[in-house]
Amino acid sequence: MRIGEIAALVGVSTRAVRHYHHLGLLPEPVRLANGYRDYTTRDAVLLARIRRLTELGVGLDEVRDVLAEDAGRDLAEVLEELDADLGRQEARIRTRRERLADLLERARAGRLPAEGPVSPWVADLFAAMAETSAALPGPEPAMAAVDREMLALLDTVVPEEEREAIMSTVTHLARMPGGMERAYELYRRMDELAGTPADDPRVEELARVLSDSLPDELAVRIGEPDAAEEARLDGFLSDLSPAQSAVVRRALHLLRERAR
Amino acid sequence: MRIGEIAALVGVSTRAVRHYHHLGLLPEPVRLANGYRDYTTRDAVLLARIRRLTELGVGLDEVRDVLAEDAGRDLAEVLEELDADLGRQEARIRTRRERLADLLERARAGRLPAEGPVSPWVADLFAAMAETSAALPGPEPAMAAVDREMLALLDTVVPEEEREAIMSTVTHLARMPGGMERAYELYRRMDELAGTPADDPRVEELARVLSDSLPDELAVRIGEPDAAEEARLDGFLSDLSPAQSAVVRRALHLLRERAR
DNA sequence: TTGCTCCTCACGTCACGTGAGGTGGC
DNA sequence: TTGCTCCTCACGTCACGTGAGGTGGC
Repeated sequence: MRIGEIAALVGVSTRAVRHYHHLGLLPEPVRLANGYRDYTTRDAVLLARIRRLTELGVGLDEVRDVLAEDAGRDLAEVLEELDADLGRQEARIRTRRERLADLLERARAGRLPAEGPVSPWVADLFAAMAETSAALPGPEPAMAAVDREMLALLDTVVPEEEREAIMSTVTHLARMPGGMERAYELYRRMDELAGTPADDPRVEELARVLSDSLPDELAVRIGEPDAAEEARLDGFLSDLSPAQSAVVRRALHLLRERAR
Repeated sequence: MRIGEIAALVGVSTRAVRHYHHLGLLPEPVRLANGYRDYTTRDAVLLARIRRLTELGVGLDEVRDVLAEDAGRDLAEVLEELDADLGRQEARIRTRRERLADLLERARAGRLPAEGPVSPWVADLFAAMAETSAALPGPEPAMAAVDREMLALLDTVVPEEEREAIMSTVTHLARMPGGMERAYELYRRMDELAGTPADDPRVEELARVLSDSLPDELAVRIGEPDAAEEARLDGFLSDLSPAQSAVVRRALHLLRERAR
């Protein structure tokens, strides 16, 4: 048999057959006068065995171990391991598909956030923001989009254990009667500080409104910042105007006072 | 922020961050005096978005498309395609695990055939052979192992549609009362022809016994062989002694006569 | 000096797919 | 001559992991 025949017979590509030669899984057969490989039925039997193994998902290294047989790893052991591995893969795929199902449902409702895929909590929050914004006159305040970006970042950054606690706090806040409207009023007033210096007289009052609107739980969560957190806060605030960043700093200060 | 900080913050490796720079997904930030990259919060927001997408299984090429946004592929489209792809992957894994479950059960019962994983029908057949052989005195005839190899090869070679028909024929044969014992008697008598020439007087009788033991369905299935099949038969028979291969040829001839 | 973080190449992973460039028998 | 099969390199796939060899601030 030539390579095309044995490959077609067993149902693999000729390239695969050559690959198995290269790895030493299948011995090189004798050559015809023209250099063509000449296979026997024994080769087909072996090649078929290799195919049955690879079809199950056994890697070629393990195929080699199983074929060698005499030493260490036997087939049962390899299959056991493989099944465990496929189990993990299946679980991962299922988790992804659950997340995808949620996102696809939102996409079909035309409510996929521009910030990309986020957790269901945050996606709900963004949807509520979109509704509120649509009901208000004029374009959406720039601060609203900035806030969404920070929430999306938080959503990714906060470790699994803490995420739900933080997000449920934020969500609860957003669902309070008039909560969203107050938030948008705050965004609007922050926007007014876009070009102003840090000593703008409106800073103090806005900081008070902001800190008052945040719940006690959040006040408790905020400890004294370490150097790295301080640097990150600086980085974040550098996107804002002097007056805007003054509002945030002052509000954080008031929050910490409340926590005592 | 330096690269180690942004990577830890967002939860990816520093190598991944550099990789995203290389692919142009994440812009290269400015450098500090010592050549270190200096990241902003905006970079973290983008990097977090990339991470959320890749965690879903979106490829980096699609991430680029989604981030570009203006043109062609939007997120919903990509997610839809991804879900379909994951669905196919999940189905494939499930099929594999079903096969694995069958094999693992056999392995735990100590009945994994040495020929490697085979279909349930063939595995049952091999198990029946093992039982019969164990009940008979002396070592197993060499012909039995040769026959198993050919059955395993057939199992892989025959296309899905025909496989079940053929295998159920063979299985039915094996389950007839005394069928296995007759098969082993045949193997034993074939072994006796190991070193003998084609004109051995026992050839004719054995060929008759062999062809008589095969069912009519099989006789009908066997047509006139084409050149390729003839060549493969030659290849297979070259493993046997002259007398043994004469038995097989003669039995095939008798089978074809019966089919008319 | 030691330890940590950063830098830039560049090879390795896994099971082949896919040309590239050439030969041999109908 | 054309078409088919075969031959041997050798690069590409995918998302980084992993050294290698070197620098800069504590």
